[in-house]
Amino acid sequence: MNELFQNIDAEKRDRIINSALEEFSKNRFDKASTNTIVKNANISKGLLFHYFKSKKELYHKLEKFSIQIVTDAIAENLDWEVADFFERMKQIVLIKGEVTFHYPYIYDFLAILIEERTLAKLREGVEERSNDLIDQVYTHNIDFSKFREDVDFKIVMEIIKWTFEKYVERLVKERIKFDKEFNFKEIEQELEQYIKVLKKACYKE
Amino acid sequence: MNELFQNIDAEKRDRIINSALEEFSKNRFDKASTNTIVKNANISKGLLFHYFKSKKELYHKLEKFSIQIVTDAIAENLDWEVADFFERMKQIVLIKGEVTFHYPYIYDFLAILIEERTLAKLREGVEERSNDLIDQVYTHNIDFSKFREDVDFKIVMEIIKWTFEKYVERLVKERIKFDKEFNFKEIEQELEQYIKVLKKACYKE
DNA sequence: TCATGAACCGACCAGCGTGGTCAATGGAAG
DNA sequence: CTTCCATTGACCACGCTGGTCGGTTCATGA
Repeated sequence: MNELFQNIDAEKRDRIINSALEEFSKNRFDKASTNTIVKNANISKGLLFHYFKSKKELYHKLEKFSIQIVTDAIAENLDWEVADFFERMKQIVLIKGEVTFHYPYIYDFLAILIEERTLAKLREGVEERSNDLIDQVYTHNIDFSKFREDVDFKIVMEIIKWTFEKYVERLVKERIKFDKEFNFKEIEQELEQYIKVLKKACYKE
Repeated sequence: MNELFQNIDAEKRDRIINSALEEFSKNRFDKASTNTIVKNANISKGLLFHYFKSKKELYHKLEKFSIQIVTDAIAENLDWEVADFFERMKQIVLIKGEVTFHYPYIYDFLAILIEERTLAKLREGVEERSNDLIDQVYTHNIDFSKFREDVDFKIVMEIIKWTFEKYVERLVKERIKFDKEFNFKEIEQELEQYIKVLKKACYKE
């Protein structure tokens, strides 16, 4: 992530990253407090500014880091050969779970980044080309012929994506609130149940 | 809402309420700025503190007001005779739309209130009895016998509720971002499409 | 043994934004 | 004319801000 970070104790490094991700997720840049970050990370003010020369640099480094982490997780764990859409969704959710396990606020932070950039593009009048990787993840090599044709495909896709988004949201919230460990076996079983219901609505008989 | 508000111009009153709801939705109490509120409401600092004796009182009055508005909207517009679950959901979404049209940030604000109270209860060890009215809205007089029995009911309900929550979320975001008017005829038609898909998954053939 | 330099601390700073005040103004009603 | 209240915005004391810096601790390696 940062040359200054290479020799640091990994546990402390993650404490700093997570504390910063949390603060920047809960407050926009201006209102996010470096004091709060160091307090929650249990380090001194000096140390934070020893690693990052300013609040702005910390933010930018966090951007890069977060994108890198998610990209890597996908590269390492997504099986692009799988053609069944729901199987793909299951993989995506499990990857999200794995990443969230280490960095609970990383997706909140990324969501803010994406929104900011979308707004910036809108203001400049640039048309929105949504992130290529995200598109790919949901579509590349997927066999869409299994979907029924008597309903609007766009709507079917929304229902599916929304369901899994909300499911992950709940997972993350439970993790943060109750410090609940992830039981990936259990999660996979639960996912199967959602998929069973959704398939009835979305796939041909 | 407030005895001081009784003689005020309704348009100005709503400007103040909406500005405050927005600020308190985007920032927790401490970080919410009364300066920002008056700036966006286009009134002077003095006027805000003429109507509300402190930031805290403003917050409390907003609480009462928001709950009142939503309760009233339900009381006036929900048809408790309707027994079909999806018909009920449609009504709820349309009511939310109507309320959001006037107060775009009211549900965000209420969501924070509910979360705060849930957390407070958790800390005190009180078991969570979720809001009676909300329970009623989703269950009272509903004919649940139409639902299929070969899938987990809890999961089916989640998918339905999540879908409509996300749908409203999108509606509100579009309204705020593009100042898009609501076309209730159009919304109703769209809802029908979602319902058509969901029924396949949830109702007996 | 000592030297080097990085990791780390926390008191400290100038400045800005805070919630809240208040004397003054405007304008409507009687 | 008086009364009254909505409304203004300059003003204030103060707390928190991002960032600095002189200092200590500690590991390494010669």
